[in-house]
Amino acid sequence: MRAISDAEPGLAAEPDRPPPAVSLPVARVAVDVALAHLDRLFDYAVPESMDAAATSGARVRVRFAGRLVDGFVIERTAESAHGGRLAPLARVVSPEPALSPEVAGLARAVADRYAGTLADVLRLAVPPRHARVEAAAATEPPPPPAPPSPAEWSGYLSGRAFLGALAAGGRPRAVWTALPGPGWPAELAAAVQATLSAGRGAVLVVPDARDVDRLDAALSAALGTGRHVALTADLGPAERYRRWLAIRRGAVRAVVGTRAAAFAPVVPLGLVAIWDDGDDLHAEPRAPYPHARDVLVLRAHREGAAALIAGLAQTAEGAGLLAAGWARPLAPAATALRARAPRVSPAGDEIERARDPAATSARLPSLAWTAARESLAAGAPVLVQVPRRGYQPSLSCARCRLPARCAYCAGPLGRASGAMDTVPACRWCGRPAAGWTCAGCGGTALRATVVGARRTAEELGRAFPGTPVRTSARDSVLATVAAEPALVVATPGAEPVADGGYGSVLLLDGWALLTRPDLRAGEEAVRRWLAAAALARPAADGGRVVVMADGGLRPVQALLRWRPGWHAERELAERIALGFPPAVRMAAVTGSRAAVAEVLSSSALPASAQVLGPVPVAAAAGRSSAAPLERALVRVCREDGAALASALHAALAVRTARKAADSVRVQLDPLDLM
DNA sequence: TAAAATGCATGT
DNA sequence: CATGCATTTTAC
Repeated sequence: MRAISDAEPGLAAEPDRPPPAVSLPVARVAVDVALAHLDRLFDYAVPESMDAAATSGARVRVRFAGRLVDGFVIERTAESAHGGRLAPLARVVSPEPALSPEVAGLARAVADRYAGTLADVLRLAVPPRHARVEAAAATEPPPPPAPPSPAEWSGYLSGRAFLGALAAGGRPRAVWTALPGPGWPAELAAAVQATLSAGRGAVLVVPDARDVDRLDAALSAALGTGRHVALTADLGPAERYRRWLAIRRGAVRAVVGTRAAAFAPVVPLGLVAIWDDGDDLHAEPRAPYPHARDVLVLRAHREGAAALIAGLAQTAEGAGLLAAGWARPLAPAATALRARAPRVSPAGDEIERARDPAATSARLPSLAWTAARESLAAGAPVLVQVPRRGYQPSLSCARCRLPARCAYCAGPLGRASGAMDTVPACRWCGRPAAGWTCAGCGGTALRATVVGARRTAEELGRAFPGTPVRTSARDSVLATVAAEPALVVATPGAEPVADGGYGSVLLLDGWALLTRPDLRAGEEAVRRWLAAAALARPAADGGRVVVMADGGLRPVQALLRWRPGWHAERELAERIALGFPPAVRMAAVTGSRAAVAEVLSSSALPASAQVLGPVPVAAAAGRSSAAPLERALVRVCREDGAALASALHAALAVRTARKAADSVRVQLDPLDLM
């Protein structure tokens, strides 16, 4: 090609660079690149033709290191701090301001909290665009405020005050332990209604799709249709984006959903709530692994919203928010609790009587057997909670059921792949435990502590001939059962709600839960027991709960006395004593031996940092062929949490800049720490 | 996956 | 030690 530009420099100057927009010609763009050293905004020139479309929050495509990548315009500015020449935006995908300033700020805060990148968090926070939906959905005016809600929550100390503060546009924050029974969805719906009546919106996050359905129904009953949406992963891209867009455009102000809904762009935000915050489904499995409770707490702070950390149980993290004065307790009044709670009895002491021929095939203690028989005779269904399959079978003393521990380091014993003929070994230090004897009773025989749901169902069917047996487990979950005699065998989290409540609830998984090699085992047991026990009728209507565990144990006490707050306080005290989250902030650094060592040594860790390990860890499924993994833990005091995250992020940035081959995973306060 | 920077061999 | 070509690095 001839050198036209040389001949006529003034006319053909910079053919690739269209004239910039007159006003605010610079777009600061968050590019969708998940490399730690590129975790910042990049400036692009806004061509005049894109001036109107390239609004803050708009999706764009830009040329970045040669390739075209997606991004969001974060802001428009008059000038750039970048020294070199700016490339122009390649394309404005859509002028829809998908990313609100609030969500952009929240995503940055979540990335900082978890030593992650903004791009990773934005992928969790903003659903993929669906062009047809975006074009079709008309912009509707925001709905009128909901009518004031009738006073509910009379069963809770300060319940009316909390609802009143919501209705007045205030920002009360509470850790709420709900009354047993089927009432909690309606009670949460009342909180949403109070929030809407003040002209603000609400975000409710629940663990799974079944709870979304329940809350969806309760919200429809309280608000009518059109004032709220439900967001779940299984909606499909079009419907998901349609509902999300209705929120973003302000047509809907209340949303219930699973963990991704914590980022739903509700404006103005008046209330965030998380139900059952101890459920591990609230922990996002994709980098940077944020927990929905943390996201909501951060959000309530940033946007001046009220907060409810809710559940039948209470977590140590919830107790921590109370201890810090961030939230206040919202607990059942004693009279309301007495009126609603079932009668709970332990049957741990008579485990051996399960060998009694009458009940032997089902391994039921006679107390449980009697309770079940009486409920069935009275025409009521009976819920039997059994351990979920897939637990690592851990070992305990066959005689006294004390967890089997390593003689050297007190770690939990287990057997490779559950085979009963191999010598058991310690899961922590790996030493074989040949010649094991029980520290409690001197017994020498071990037993695996888990029995699956199907086998239990078969055995129960034989123990109660003529009674229908129904199972509800992971792959086939029942939502409800009728008010008629039946044995309902369910794994934790899959318990159907019974019309009118269960006559009896039998908790058979006590030993399996409490003997798990997990410092969270007690908290988890209480959570699962309360969830099942809450489905029983009140004691006055004959509701009974029998738990197969020793009544002297603290988690069992919490159930017997129905005091989840008390248990969470003790749990928190223990975490403080042991130096575990939420008393401290912990980071897990996982990768090859060399990579972990490098990240640790190159990080400017805060002064309070204490490094534990590294120790070898089992490789995750799917990468078994790769180099063996090690994991180190870094523990700092809570005040140094932000400094810890930023130091680790900086160390990761050095590695990604160098294109280091083996990846390192950093997780803050992971659930599987313990 | 495009430009810029760097590396390297070659010829003077 | 310029020059041309290949390879590596940057990232607006």
